[in-house]
Amino acid sequence: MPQSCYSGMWPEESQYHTQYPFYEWDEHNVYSATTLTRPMDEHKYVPPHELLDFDHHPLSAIGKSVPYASELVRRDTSKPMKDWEPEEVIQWFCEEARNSNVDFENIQLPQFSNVNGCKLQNMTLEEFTQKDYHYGKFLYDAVRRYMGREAAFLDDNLPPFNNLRPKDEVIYTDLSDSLGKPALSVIADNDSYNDSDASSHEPFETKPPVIAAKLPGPPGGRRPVGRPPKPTRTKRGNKEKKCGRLWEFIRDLLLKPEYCPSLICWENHEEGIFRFVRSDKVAELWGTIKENPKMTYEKLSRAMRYYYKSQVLQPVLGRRLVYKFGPTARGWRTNNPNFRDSTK
DNA sequence: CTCGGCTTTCCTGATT
DNA sequence: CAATCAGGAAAGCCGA
Repeated sequence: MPQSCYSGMWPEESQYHTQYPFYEWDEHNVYSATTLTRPMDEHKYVPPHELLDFDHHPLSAIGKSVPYASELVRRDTSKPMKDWEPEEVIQWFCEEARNSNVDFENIQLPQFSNVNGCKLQNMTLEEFTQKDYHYGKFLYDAVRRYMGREAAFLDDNLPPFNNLRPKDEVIYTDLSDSLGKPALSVIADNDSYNDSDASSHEPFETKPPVIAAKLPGPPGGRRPVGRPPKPTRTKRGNKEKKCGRLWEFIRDLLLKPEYCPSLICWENHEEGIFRFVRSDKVAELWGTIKENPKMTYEKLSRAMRYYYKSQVLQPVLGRRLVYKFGPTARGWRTNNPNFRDSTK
């Protein structure tokens, strides 16, 4: 399931259920708050600065006052679109608008006040443009894209790791040279799923277990610092082909709807800020590519931090799991298929 | 073979 | 408390 880019925390006082204002359209077509009690897993609280710009909240756009920070509610991103309530549709519109650099204040949000997810999915392009002449097409396309991603992607219905080709077959291309073409397409693309070629690779899980070399260790009992030799050392003559660098792998994950935004997502595509959604899974993927089952996020993140020096990445202070592409990183500022409308 | 770039591994300490 | 972040240190891998 596609997930939001936002992580949120419940207020400290939340126990198992919480009460908070829930925004609904009433019979007078007024978007107002009613207090509902919901299990805490259903909706997640998120501070407004992570949800939407406080000064540019959708409620402001339709002449409503923006609720107090702690009252804002995060859209439940695991919910199928067909089950969305109208306010979730509105919120999602705003997220889509922001991701595409469209000012949602220009979108005719009130026109969609009674449109729930089910209705949204059944609306034709004409119906969209009737409601919003300028942005109807944009919204229609966004809905189609989302539906496509939903259909193609159920959580943990990720391309199985054993379908990831060993690193000698992963060839990264420079995206700046191949406009908008996801470099990771060699991974998990249709042709690598079902063909006989894919089966010719030893599934990752069935490889013989790596037996960790028991290192002698120093007198103190501590293991020596440094990288232990690979148990299965490659012969000099049998060189492995080049595999992409870590940041390129990360960049390419961000371009694949199979992984973005479920495993990693853009926080701000314009600025190149992204966040690990499932850091463990990303590390696992990286480990698969590097044929290193011991890869962890801890180790991956160390490598990420080394990029600060070379300006491939820049630190985002105070944000966990958040990084930003630096001036040396290339290819991320592309026509991202996850966010860009082809008509744009 | 050497060297440098890029990790990988481990660790300590701080922060969330 | 568990995760995560920040870096230092050291070693492996690999291409030039």
